[in-house]
Amino acid sequence: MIKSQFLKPRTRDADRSQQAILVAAREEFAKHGLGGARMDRIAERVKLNKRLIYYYFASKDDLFLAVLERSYADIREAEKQLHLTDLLPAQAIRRLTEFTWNYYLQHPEFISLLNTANLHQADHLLRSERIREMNSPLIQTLGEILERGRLDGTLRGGIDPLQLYVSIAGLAYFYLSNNHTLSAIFGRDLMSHEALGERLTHMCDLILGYVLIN
Amino acid sequence: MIKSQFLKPRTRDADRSQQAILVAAREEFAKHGLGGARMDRIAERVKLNKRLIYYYFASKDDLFLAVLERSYADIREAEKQLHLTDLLPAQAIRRLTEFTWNYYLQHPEFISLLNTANLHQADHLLRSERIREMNSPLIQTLGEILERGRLDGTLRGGIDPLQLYVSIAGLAYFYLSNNHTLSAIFGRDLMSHEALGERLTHMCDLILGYVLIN
Amino acid sequence: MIKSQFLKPRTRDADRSQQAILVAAREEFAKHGLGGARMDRIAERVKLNKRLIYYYFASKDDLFLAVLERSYADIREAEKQLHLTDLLPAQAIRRLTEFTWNYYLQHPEFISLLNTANLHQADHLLRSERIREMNSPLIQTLGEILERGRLDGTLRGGIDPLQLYVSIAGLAYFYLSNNHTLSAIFGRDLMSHEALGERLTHMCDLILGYVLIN
Amino acid sequence: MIKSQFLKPRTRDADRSQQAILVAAREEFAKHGLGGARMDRIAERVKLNKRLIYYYFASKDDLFLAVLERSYADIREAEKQLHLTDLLPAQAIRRLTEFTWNYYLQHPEFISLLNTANLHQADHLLRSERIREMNSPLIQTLGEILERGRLDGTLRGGIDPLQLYVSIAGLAYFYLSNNHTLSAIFGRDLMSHEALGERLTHMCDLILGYVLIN
DNA sequence: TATGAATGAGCTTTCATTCAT
DNA sequence: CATGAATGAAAGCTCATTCAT
Repeated sequence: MIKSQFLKPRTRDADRSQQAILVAAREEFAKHGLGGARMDRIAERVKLNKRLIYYYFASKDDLFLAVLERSYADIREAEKQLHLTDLLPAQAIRRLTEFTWNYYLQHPEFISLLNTANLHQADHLLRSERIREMNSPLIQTLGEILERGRLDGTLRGGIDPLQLYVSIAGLAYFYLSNNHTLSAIFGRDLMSHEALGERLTHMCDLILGYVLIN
Repeated sequence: MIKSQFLKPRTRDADRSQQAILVAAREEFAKHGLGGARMDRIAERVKLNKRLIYYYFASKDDLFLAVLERSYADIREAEKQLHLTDLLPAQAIRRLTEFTWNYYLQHPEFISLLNTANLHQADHLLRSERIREMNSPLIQTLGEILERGRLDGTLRGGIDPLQLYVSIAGLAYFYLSNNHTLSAIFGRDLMSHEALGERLTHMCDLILGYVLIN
Repeated sequence: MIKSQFLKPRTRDADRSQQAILVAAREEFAKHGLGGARMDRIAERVKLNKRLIYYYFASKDDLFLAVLERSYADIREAEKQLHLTDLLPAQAIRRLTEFTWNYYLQHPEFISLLNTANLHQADHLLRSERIREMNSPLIQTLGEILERGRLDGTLRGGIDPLQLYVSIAGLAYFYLSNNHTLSAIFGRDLMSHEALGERLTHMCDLILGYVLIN
Repeated sequence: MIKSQFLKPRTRDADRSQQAILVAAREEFAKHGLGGARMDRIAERVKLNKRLIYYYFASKDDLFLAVLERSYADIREAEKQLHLTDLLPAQAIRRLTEFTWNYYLQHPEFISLLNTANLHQADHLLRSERIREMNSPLIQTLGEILERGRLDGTLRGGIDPLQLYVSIAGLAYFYLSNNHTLSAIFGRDLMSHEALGERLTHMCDLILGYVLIN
């Protein structure tokens, strides 16, 4: 019964309340993880009664799932706006890389939520059909781009779009997710404007060096 | 004074108790995160009194920190055994890549602990001097390897060892950390023997393609 | 809206619950002190969920403070009912002495709470403005009485109302507070009807002998 | 079995340890009360193993009793040094008043311990024969003084020595015991050198005004 | 005499959740 | 649609006390 929308839509007010709850919950889950998140704090943040959260979202777990679905929907929506199919293959790959980097950079809660979801071993994902539906398109698009590139001779053949996508994401994700740890350990500020620029350059070098012929 | 395992009973051994607690705690934290971990379950696992955990580790947070320090020490120790400086530069890079992949693959708790530590924004790390001290050597070693490669003409110049290290780790980490999510979304089993082999190949292609000249 | 005790069940009445908790807590703190009091027993006494105590009073310390404030308010309220200003000076002093004695006698919990508050060195008082405000009037009233007596020639001059008040209270308080100890040591029952009468007589002799001229 | 000494004497070292424990325990009980006192802190204070405390004093309650017995013995011993029987009756009463005041003033722990003992309703006292034995002499002495005064015409007759003793103690005790509360409430520093002097004067006025003829 | 290791029971406090309106 | 009152279960942590040496 969770495969419905992540909202229970009724009136304008109801809708606004639900949206507000989702926003507050996202912050809370991102900041404290699933186990550390407090329903009380979420209610406090929204300035709405705790009971109302249960009215709309049934349980903490379901609320987390709704937050996760929403976050995935957001990034997929943003990816759609890239219009990668309108670009030359190499340009498309670069654009995807830059986009991924910037999106993660600007949405640290997304990284945190992913972390939490992974910790709990995709329990939530398995219960949601929406998320599964929301991902395939990107890989398919990426596959088409790679194929176009292979045909026009600009990109190497034999590249698994899933592997490539995971690599692009991983290069951005690990740097940002571990930035506190890494900064503490190496005594370098990895979040300075300069450092961030260097990282993106490094990522593009790696990825494009890999896909481009010569 | 002679701590023979035959003469000594399993109790009244401070060091053994502490080690056992650390092991049990690592499993618990890895499985449930910091907020989700239960001191009761840890005590239950070790078959020691809960009070004893506090006797030795003072608090849940401190225990987590101890677990983290221990895990870092373990991987650093393993890295030392690689003797990267004895290898040719390109070989060394490949070996580090393979090692990182295999270590993460064989120590999923380490990934999970890192996740948790990151979620809590390195609060714990900042409180620990030990961890900070344990990391620098690897980056330095990597820097020396890159320099050797540059001098003997096998590797490109201008590579930041930290960026490279983060990339190697990120390529392995994201795949493994998100494997449940990714598997669920894409309907492919990313942990099959075959899939794992493909990933390592892909990683090496990416990294070596980047560092090697030509 | 109509809070009839017949229509309303015993639950769902915030105010009544809070009052009931305060009463139960007063008994518990009086009997066992701050450290010895048990939140469980308080909840048990009120037949309300333990959690509810924290819902209303936040912590054990805060609950104790609330109990203390309430007890001070009670005695101050009772003192007001004495209408000391309507009496002749000597009569007023006697009445205050008798009242103090009787109030302490009939409210042993008050003595016990004072004991506990003193043990913890007024930590609680310093955190409460309410208590501070509740005491000044009595000393002022007493000062006016003494002044009236001085003017009409019935009472000696130069008496500090605070010293006098503390003496009246001390004469009653120590006897009652230490009655167990004293009874045990001297093998006399200090709480018999007769003994109590003797004590009050002794107190009045002392106090009035001091304030009266001749 | 507690009616023995408050110490288990053996060797010099043993004796010193026991004395040290008693001193540390007195401070702890005085500061935190019976329920709030911590055996751990006592051990910490003495820099002796916790187990040793149990070896010498069997339990927390017994330790408190030993502390109490010791404190009573101390004050009785001090009272003996007054040699009240060598003085004129009126002088003896004044001296006892001054002594009581000064002793309480210089031994705030004693007041605190009394408080705690009273809170726990003389449970401890009933279990100790030593204390009972240690008190009678003073009241008897006081009785003899009053009788001497009556005979030589300096003091009124019909004064109950117990009542008088309780009054003297109460006048000092309440002021000191409640000083924090009173100071907080009335905004006067009751412990200043000046204020203390005034209190003693007031006490002597009260007591001597009562016992002296004319 | 002295100690570090270990424990069971119980403490205050917390939390997700439900009830009654 | 919205809320304050109430709860059972359990969490982290503490404590007096005992064990083994």
